[in-house]
Amino acid sequence: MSWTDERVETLKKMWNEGQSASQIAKELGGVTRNAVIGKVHRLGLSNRTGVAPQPSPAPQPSAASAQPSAPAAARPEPAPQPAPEPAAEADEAEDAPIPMSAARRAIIPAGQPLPPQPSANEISPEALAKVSEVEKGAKKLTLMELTEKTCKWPVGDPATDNFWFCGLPTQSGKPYCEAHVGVAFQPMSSRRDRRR
DNA sequence: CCCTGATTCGC
DNA sequence: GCGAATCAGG
Repeated sequence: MSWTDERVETLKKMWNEGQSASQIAKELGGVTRNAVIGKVHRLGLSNRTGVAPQPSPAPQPSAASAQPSAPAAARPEPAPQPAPEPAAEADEAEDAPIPMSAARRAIIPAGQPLPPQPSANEISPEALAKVSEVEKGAKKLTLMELTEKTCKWPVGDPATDNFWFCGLPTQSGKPYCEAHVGVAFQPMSSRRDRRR
């Protein structure tokens, strides 16, 4: 495969969207993430943000052999990550409205204990916010489309057709994506003093 | 171990 | 120009 105009276009688009090289490679097909990264560099868009500050004239001594053991220094300011922070502002108090809408109240088919929905009590508001945001950009996979590398967090009501799995890339061996891991594995707190 | 991007260098 | 191999983090 070669870098046709379209493919480069897709590459640029996805790269600027913040997609990872491997994802882009997967999307394009026929290339590895290395190829993507290599192309990205050749295109000069290694930095995903606007424009590269540039020109610190960094005279590179090209030593023929021998190992460069002196990292000269002067890195052009890296990574201002485009992190649109919806930032929850002055939100009053106590309710932690999980964007689950009317979902829960319906029957939850007690089929198999799928990933536990948090009872949304005292999960960190940040995590919740993150989750709701993530869900907007979720891949909305079906059950069969899940892999070991896709977030298996269920969203919506399984009893309706408005149900799907997050599907975003998991961070490691975890079943969920970063955001959902945050609410899935509650460190345990809050529930420890249940009176009985 | 999984992943990320960065660099090098033979092709 | 291309990208596999490698490097350097998380």
